[in-house]
Amino acid sequence: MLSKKKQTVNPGKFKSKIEGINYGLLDSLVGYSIRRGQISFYDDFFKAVNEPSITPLRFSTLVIIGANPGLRQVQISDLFGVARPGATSLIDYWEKKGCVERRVGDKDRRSYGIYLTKKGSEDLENLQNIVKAHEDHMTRNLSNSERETLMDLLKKIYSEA
Amino acid sequence: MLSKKKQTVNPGKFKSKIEGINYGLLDSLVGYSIRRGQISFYDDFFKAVNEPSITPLRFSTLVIIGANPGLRQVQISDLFGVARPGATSLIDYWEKKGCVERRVGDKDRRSYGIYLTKKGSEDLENLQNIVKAHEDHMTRNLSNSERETLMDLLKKIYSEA
DNA sequence: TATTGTTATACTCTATAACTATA
DNA sequence: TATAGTTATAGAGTATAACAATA
Repeated sequence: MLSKKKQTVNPGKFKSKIEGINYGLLDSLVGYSIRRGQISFYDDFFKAVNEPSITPLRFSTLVIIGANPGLRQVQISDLFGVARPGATSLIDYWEKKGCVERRVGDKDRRSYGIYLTKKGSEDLENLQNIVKAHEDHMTRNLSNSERETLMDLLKKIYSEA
Repeated sequence: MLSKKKQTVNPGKFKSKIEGINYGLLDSLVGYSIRRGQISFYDDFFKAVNEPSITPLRFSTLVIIGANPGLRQVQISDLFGVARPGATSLIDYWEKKGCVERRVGDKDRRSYGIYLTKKGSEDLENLQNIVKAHEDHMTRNLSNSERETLMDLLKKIYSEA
């Protein structure tokens, strides 16, 4: 197995361009452009959500649980590419906040079905509204058609990777 | 200061789409699309470079040093949004490999100028060729004009963040 | 006093391995 | 035996703080 690969950036400290610096090959790389965009989104996500413990991954987990009631942890692990203990920890986080509950499976008693609680539904609703506003902010210089184009072009990259 | 935010994914394990899963809001978010694209690039970078210790950040560091001879560590720290000890560690990595050298500054003896060695130039040349091939592979389903469009649209996001 | 770089330390995230319980 | 989930452990990466040298 490959060793772990972290992608941390001191939040808010990364500048996509600095005057007087020659970026060499980096400026012509799609990969580096995507990285720049990703860091911008990432930073703004935390500003918008304003709760450092809610990471994009934790947010995505809550969205997926909301959209797929009864999901099992092993599926979350597959979905986001985290090992099983990582899925345990993701669910623990939201369970401690009272947003999700583990229900013992009827058919297979090794696994749980994960469900939103009432509080979870409300929190998710609020979070989704915040994230939608953050999206609007981040794409404020794009027309609707440009936004569609961007998502289509990205799909051409990740859907065949 | 905000706490650290990691963006790790078990390399190669993340799947951008899984059958039978409802992605809910995530499918309509530009931010999640960029994340999917970024993970694809990240995974393929490691496959292409085939040396786990060479991360995209370390590669970018070598590129920037090559394009800006005499760069100081504090500038690398600013450039990539890492704290100063992070810059020390980045330079240590390449110095141990014999690819860069620290030269004591003539004007300001607090700082070093960082320069590629002969080996560093050769390794950088090789790495850049590998990364260019990786880029071609990742964008193989995009025409040249689509590639340009993608980079332009991303720039509209990160240049005003 | 402020800045550059280093070292020591602490913290987060997450993979691996070992375990329990079910199948 | 294989799988779902948990717990314990270890490692990578990087921020903060304290320090030395220089400005």
